[in-house]
Amino acid sequence: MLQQERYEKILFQVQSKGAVKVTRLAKELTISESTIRRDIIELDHMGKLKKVFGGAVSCDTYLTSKETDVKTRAVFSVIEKDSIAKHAASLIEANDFVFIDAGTTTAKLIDFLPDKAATYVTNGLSHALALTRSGHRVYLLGGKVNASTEAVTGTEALAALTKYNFTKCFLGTNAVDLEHGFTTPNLDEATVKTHAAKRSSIVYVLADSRKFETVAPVTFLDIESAWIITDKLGNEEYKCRTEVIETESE
Amino acid sequence: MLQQERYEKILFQVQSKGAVKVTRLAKELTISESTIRRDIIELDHMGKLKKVFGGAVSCDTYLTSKETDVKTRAVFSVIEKDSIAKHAASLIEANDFVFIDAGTTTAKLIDFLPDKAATYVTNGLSHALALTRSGHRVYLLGGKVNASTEAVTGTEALAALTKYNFTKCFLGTNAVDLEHGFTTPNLDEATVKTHAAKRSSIVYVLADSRKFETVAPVTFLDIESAWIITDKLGNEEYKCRTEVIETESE
DNA sequence: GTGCATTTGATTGAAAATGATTGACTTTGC
DNA sequence: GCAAAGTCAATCATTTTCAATCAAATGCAC
Repeated sequence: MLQQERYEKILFQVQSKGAVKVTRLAKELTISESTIRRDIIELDHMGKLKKVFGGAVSCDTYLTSKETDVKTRAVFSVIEKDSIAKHAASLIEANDFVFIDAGTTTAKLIDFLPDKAATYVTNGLSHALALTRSGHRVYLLGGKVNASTEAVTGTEALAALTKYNFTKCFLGTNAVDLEHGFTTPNLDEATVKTHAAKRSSIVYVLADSRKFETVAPVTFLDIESAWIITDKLGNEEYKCRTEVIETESE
Repeated sequence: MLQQERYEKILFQVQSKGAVKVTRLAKELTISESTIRRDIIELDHMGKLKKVFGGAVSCDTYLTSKETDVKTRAVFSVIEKDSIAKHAASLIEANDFVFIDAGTTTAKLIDFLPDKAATYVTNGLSHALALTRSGHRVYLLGGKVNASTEAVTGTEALAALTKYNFTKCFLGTNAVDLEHGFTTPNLDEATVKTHAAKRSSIVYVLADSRKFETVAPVTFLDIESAWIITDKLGNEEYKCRTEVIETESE
């Protein structure tokens, strides 16, 4: 099996489950633990996952442990995500009817939402909780709760979506690529994203710069179907549909 | 299980319930108490929770409780009165299709749910999260999220309910009275309770002994329409419809 | 084919994490 | 107050995981 293939499979596991063990990966991919370890080290250096004793966890779920208040913390991703979320939040206006996708990137958005009289719809359980607690008007999609993503998906959720017509829609993504568009590892989630986008006047996809030029298993939108909100632009070809945030340091 | 995964599970328990016991965590995660203790110490150092005698409490709980309580009582007062929840959970059988009402009383129920292949429907956001995280199949009612109760209510929720036919239904209540039946302060919540009860073969209401002989503004069920699960019985007249739990100190 | 670089798998001693035990300590109930 | 029950930190033996190392396998140029 090619190195690249392994990387993708490992990342897929990490993304969908949140955490994986070295031993399990070795067994499942019938590859020696040595190799799995080397792969994890490499992926950690690339910032695609976080290596921990016994395996790896996704960057998103990783509790910023010991180095939380130490200044050595790798703040880059945090700051990037914050500034992306901040910008996205600033796009919301009074009386907007906004869909907020489940996922960690969009979760940050909630911290920066303006106090304007907007109404929010989401399929993320924790998002709904956060929105409610910060005093916003919230509607939740009903239906089956996906165990790994803690989001409502499936036919019921899609049916619920057809009742709404959003002015704006904010989606997260796992990968962005000119050819494959916006992609994510989970089919159910992808379908919800697609349908939400279809029912929204304006669609924004939040993607930090590391998501570019990568591909995940399922495409949920073409590259032209949404505005990208990102921190910096590697490839100029995305330019026409992208809002780039100046990475203010601090 | 990876260390990080344990940290997350412990933190989730602490945050959703306010407090946890070392012994309970050890049993639930099938991990030795030694390890749980070490985890709690570590999480305390990180500032993610507050270690106390017997377990851990969330930082919020720690700050809001009286100083005298903080040392130990917080854990036990929060945790020790769940015999009602425990009994209720034991009533659930394989293939049951169960509605779990929002509210703090029913939240405890989730900790004791058997691993049987039951399916759960709830209108409580935190309930849905807890159910999902403990590995159960969960459906969530869709619709408007009530800010104060963090539950889904309103016409959409009622409409969603009509799709389901439950084998069992567990409701919380604010007050129980022979004449006024089961009552609660919130009309929207009451309506959801009524409709859920209507669509269930068996209806259980969870009520600790202090709720008896009190009345709240809105009646959601007659006293004869449900089984009461309670810890002790003041008035014998309730007897025919009540399951009393012996307060075992496990 | 040979020669050289890269990748992979196996081994190994060290490091880390875990679970059980024990005596000391804390709380509770009487 | 006392005794019983529950909980704790410290310690030790065991298991698991790690990084480093080396040899075999693979790929590639010639």
